[in-house]
Amino acid sequence: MDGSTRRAKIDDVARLAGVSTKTVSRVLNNEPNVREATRARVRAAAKALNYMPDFSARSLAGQKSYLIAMFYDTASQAYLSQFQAGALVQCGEYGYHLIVERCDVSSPGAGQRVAGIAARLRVDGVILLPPLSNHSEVVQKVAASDVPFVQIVPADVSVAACYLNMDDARAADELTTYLIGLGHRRIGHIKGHPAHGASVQRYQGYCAALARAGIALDALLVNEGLFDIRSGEKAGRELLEGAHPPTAIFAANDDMAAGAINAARGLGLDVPTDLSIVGFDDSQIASVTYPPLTTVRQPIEDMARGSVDLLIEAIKENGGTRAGKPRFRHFGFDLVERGSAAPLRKP
Amino acid sequence: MDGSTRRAKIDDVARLAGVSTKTVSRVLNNEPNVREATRARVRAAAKALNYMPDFSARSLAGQKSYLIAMFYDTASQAYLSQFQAGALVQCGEYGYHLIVERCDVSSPGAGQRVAGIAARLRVDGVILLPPLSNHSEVVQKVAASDVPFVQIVPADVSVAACYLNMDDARAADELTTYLIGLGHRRIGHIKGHPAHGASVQRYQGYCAALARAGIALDALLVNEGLFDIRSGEKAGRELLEGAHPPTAIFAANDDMAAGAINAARGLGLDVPTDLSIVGFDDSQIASVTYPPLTTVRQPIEDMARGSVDLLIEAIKENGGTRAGKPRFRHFGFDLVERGSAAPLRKP
DNA sequence: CTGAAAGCGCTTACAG
DNA sequence: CTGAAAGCGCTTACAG
Repeated sequence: MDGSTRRAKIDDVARLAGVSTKTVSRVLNNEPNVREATRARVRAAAKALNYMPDFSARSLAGQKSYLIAMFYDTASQAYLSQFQAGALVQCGEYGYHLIVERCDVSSPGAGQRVAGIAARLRVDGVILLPPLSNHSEVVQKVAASDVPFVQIVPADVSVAACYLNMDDARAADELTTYLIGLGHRRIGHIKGHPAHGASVQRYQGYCAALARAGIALDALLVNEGLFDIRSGEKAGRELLEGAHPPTAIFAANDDMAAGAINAARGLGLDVPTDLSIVGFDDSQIASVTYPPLTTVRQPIEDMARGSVDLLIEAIKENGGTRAGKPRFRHFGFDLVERGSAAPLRKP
Repeated sequence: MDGSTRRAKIDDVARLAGVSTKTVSRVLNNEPNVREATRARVRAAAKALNYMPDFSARSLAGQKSYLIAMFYDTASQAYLSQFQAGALVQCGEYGYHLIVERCDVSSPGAGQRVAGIAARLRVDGVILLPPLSNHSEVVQKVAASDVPFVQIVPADVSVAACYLNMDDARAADELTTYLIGLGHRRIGHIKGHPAHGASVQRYQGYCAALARAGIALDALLVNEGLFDIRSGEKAGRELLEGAHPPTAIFAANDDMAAGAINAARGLGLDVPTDLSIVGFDDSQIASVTYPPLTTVRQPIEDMARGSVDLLIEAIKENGGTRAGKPRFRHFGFDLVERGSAAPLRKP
């Protein structure tokens, strides 16, 4: 006895509208073959009863759950919350709901876990964020389970039905070229998390820019990070404590660039006078460091929305099975100049 | 024909184990009254068939969906991703899954929307993040819908069945007292988002500390922000451009404190020499600003885990209805000294 | 254009 | 300790 009347079900709507439940179902799912008058009557009845279809029942009986699962592992706070915001907006557009799952790819059986969760939950689609989008076991198991899925910035698109990428290599190239344009020749690079496809692409862009400018790649100027502040600080310090330190550093994301700024400050170096540092992402942190970061803006929210679009298209077109034409979406970028990079100081 | 054999269902397990489906159900749900031998046989059969119970069926037939919905609106990137991380860990412990929803509280009907989603999805529990935890219509509708829910740091706990709080007032008091201890008397405050209970509590702590020290509250030293960097920068600049600017500023979170640092720099002030600034949260940004922020560490991940614990307890105890003894959990804090606050410079 | 029946894969009383 | 039947609230063929 909670005071509220019992929740209306489809039979109640059918009774009130004087039709069969099947007709109610047709109206609610916008199926054809219902007279307009009947349709209106059903809608009115549903409204009068404040009818809300039950997801479990719909999911069990039909082939749509209106559920999308988003799997992630490591993801910077900025990336996760921006991506999730975009995904939620677009899920809302289509009446979908978003289940989030964190999956440790370093522990075995990740593929089974991801595919198992997707199957048990009957989700209509799966979003794989990096590094899961790039984890072959995960991708294969999910692909085998026959649920539509979209890979976010995968390094390898051989299994992909849907994927989404950004011109990471070109953006990294442009950023590096920008540093070269400022006169720098000893340009260090802090690579991103090795499991992320973007890390590889950004590194390649860096190499390409150096090559074009006729600057030999110096392995001592390349270090590895994990996309977080602390690893950026450590990698930056190591680079700067080397025998022939760089005059500029390109960190594969803003968090690591922020860490590198801290490292430089710890060594008594002024940024950008003594050392130029650039990042990648244009996340919030980029405007808070001192000096604020010159970086590349990546349209994370748009990418998230695009990934849901892709999934919905795939779901609609092939009625829930993965087979179907491959789809992808490509996103651009912008170079954002702030204060963390400056012309090479003449010695 | 996807190559994989059709997914096993409970009947398959029952047949292979030579028992009824009811017995399988009992074993899988760890119910009593099954002989150990039978139990083992069922477990073996389930394993052999790689049986995975279907959430929709279980949810429709029974009273548990193993789904928890987390609703949020504005939330800093740091807060969201930390809270979500904690919630996911604890959901995993109990075999639960997390649905995330963003709900704009400024648009009407928020309560209906939240309660409606919870009902349609048949979630077993609801987590209300601020400012939703503090929105009376939302709280009332959710309470009326009879689903267990937990409010995170609500300002008002009159309707609360479960809630969780932190000593925001005491932490703010301690932080302000710390600034007073450094010799500051003109201490500004940038309030947080007005819809968040924490904003009020932190302001009260600030007031209490001033009162205890015999410092009159100066309304011109109090400004409002929205918990984001930009609003902190704006509020900070306004404070500093006043006729009698503060010598120290307590911003109600780190993002706003970072903004205030930018504002100070824009006005040519050195932090902490000319101006001390402290934040709240100890988020990542606190170690990246220059100087790094003196702040208060809030155990966001622990709080998230605690909120799931509370929910699970409520679900277990009263079989899915909200009624039952109220529960709450209280969390502590730590003052974290970094470089953004310094003794008042003698003029 | 509309409906009666069966079924999705589980759990719930109830009976023994 | 175990099971046969009914039912959760929808959608799916199928029939008209």
